[in-house]
Amino acid sequence: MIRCSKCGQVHAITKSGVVRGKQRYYCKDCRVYFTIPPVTGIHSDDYDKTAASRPGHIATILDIARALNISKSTVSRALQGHTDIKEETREAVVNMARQLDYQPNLLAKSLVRSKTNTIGIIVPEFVNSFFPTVIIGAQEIAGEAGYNVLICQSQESVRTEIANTQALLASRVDGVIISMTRETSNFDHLRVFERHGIPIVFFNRTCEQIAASRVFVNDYEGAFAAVEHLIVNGYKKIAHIGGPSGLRLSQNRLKGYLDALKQHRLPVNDKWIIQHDLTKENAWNCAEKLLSPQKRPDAIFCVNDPAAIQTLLYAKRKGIKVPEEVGIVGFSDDPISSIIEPQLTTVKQPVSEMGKIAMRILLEHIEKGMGQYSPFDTILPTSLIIRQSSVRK
Amino acid sequence: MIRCSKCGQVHAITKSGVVRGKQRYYCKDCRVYFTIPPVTGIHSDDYDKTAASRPGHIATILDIARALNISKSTVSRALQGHTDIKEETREAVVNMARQLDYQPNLLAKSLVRSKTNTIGIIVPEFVNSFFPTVIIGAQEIAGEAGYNVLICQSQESVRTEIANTQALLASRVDGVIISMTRETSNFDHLRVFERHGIPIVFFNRTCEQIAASRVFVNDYEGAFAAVEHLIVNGYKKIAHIGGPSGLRLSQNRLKGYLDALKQHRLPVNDKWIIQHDLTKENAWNCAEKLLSPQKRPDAIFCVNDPAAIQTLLYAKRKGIKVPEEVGIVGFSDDPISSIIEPQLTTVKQPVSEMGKIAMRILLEHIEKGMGQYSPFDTILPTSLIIRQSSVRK
DNA sequence: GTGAAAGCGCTAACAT
DNA sequence: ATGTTAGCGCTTTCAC
Repeated sequence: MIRCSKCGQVHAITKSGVVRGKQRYYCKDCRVYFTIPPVTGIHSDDYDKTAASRPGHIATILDIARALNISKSTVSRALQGHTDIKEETREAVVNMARQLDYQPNLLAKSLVRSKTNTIGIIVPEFVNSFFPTVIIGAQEIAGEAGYNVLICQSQESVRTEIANTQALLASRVDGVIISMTRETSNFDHLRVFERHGIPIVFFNRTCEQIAASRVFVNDYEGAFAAVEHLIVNGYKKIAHIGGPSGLRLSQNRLKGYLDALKQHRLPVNDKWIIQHDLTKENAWNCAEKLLSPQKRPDAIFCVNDPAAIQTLLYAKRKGIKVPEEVGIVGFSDDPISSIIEPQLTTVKQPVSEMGKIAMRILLEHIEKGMGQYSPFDTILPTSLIIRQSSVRK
Repeated sequence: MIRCSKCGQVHAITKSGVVRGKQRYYCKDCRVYFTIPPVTGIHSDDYDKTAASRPGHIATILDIARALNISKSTVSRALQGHTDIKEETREAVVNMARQLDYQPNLLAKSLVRSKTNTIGIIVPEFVNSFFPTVIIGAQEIAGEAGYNVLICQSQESVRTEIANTQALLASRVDGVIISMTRETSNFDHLRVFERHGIPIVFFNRTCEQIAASRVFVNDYEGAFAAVEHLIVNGYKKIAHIGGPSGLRLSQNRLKGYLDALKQHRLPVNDKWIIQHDLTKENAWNCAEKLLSPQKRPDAIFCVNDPAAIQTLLYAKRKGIKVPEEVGIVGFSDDPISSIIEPQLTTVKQPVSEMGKIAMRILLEHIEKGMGQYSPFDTILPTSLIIRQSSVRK
């Protein structure tokens, strides 16, 4: 509350410019200009170093500036490597920064630049090795380009995925890389990124409804090759444990499976195509459902390796011989696949590469800026790794 | 109350210097500079939405305020659920927020609050399942408490670890959970957190030199039990593939190994204690070194499961029968351990629990504030999972 | 080559 | 119950 220096009143006070760094006030009643005298006699010039070195304080450019008796702007410019700063000044600043343990406040920088240099990544889980491996690849590229990565797990829940998108928006990430949950069928929550000009790149579990770049493997060909391989090895009654029908990946792997059967004039048996929700437990149940009946298939093509591994374990548990009685092929080349016995035949995909490529594309989009790029698909090749689970001796 | 000379609005006005003794103002909406004219002009109440709805713009509280013709503060308070806000106003604000797709800018909030509600986690890698599992646990607890998590991989490199600490500091995380690299022996880079009052909690690979809380398992007992189990099962020439000597964990597991041998009056053979750098390749080499000579051990206790798995694979490759010719025990209960054949006997540790506990302790420390808490250790129990790799039929 | 000042979006102390 | 103001730490005109 400001009082007039003459009449002591508060009601007729307005601000009136600034003199020597102090706010000047004007009392309309008294027609008098005045400033607020400092409470203590100490002039603000003598900078109290204790303030900056109080426990926990992280030095700011202001601390550096005061210590060197120069301005914030100069410090800022020196630290950024601005060209028109005297070499001598720059050195002094850099040294003082080191001395004061200065660490730039990215929050402030990001706020003023409207750029966080942070990429959000949303993955359904990281229990299995697939997503961690993608993240490692993505993080490598991001790091090289000076970007940080904010990792979110949706835990295969759309609710969590929505919360993740909000968290990323609130953190003002510059871009997003996402592989959706198995249950995502409405994509409205992802449109906020579109609306705000934040580029998205989908990978693995992609989305047709949103105009964004996508990176995935040729699921159709991979599946086709896997099933054809089973056929060539003499399997005739081939079943399929498919993924959630909402995922493009499931649809394409299913299509590859069906086409391979058709092309080789093998019958398609609806009872032998079952849907798997991608949980470990359900994979076991699927295996049970397929392998229990008397009239059971002689081979199973699984939508991914975790499912194939559970199937293999189930068969072993039940004493069903693999590959003699039943052949099994998975998808992904999980590290476990080469360790389990019999070793699992699988469709290998370039996992870490997928993360790298997704990140490269995203950074490109960010660089170009909203509306200045066109989304595109990158389809990576797969290769069939033939091991023991699908080859009768 | 100052209104823009052009649009008549009050909310987009800021001061902009002084001209001829008059305060100059600036309207952000109209991008117009003006001073107060002697006569009050006409003002219009219709707020030009185009400014706020230009493509890419993320609504701020100012947009909400303008749309409702109230002040920023009221919006801020309404959004925070402040008690002394008229119910009607709050509803209007919340609705407008939804309508404008408002998402609070955490950068700004964190900047002003000096609190980011973000926890940094540094782990050496996440190729193996151990660290991802810890992170999942930690993230669960953090999420419940309204905290986000920033994950860094040091890739077992001190250089990267240092970069990680700087990144976390720059992001002004409220606390740090860390498991060090295998080569970290100087801890100066971690002291910045100490200096700035940012609490750290170590887990698994901990550090004595820094006063911070630590969470780890009883490595000594786990190792002792594992080796004793081998002895009880008739193994007499027991080797040890140990971890990097700098890690407390390696030391304690080694000590447990040695004490078990001593207690059972078995000889300690220096050639049978070799150090492993925790890479996959090196594990294989260690196995080779131990199992190649004529006079080879009849059992190996490995510092962790990845090493034990490589050892087992090596033995299989060389046709050395496990557990008949050589018994193997690991540490961690990696998912692969129950799948590989023969199944691996291992010392199980509560992995996800470790992450949860570390996070709970850290949040507690953060809550209490610098100097208001004392660091302490939490030692979790292990349990021996006896499988096939260590039991002769 | 350097400084002054505005402003990024928000909260909070202080006024009404 | 609501508005005004001053920062949080930084970058970036603009002025000299």
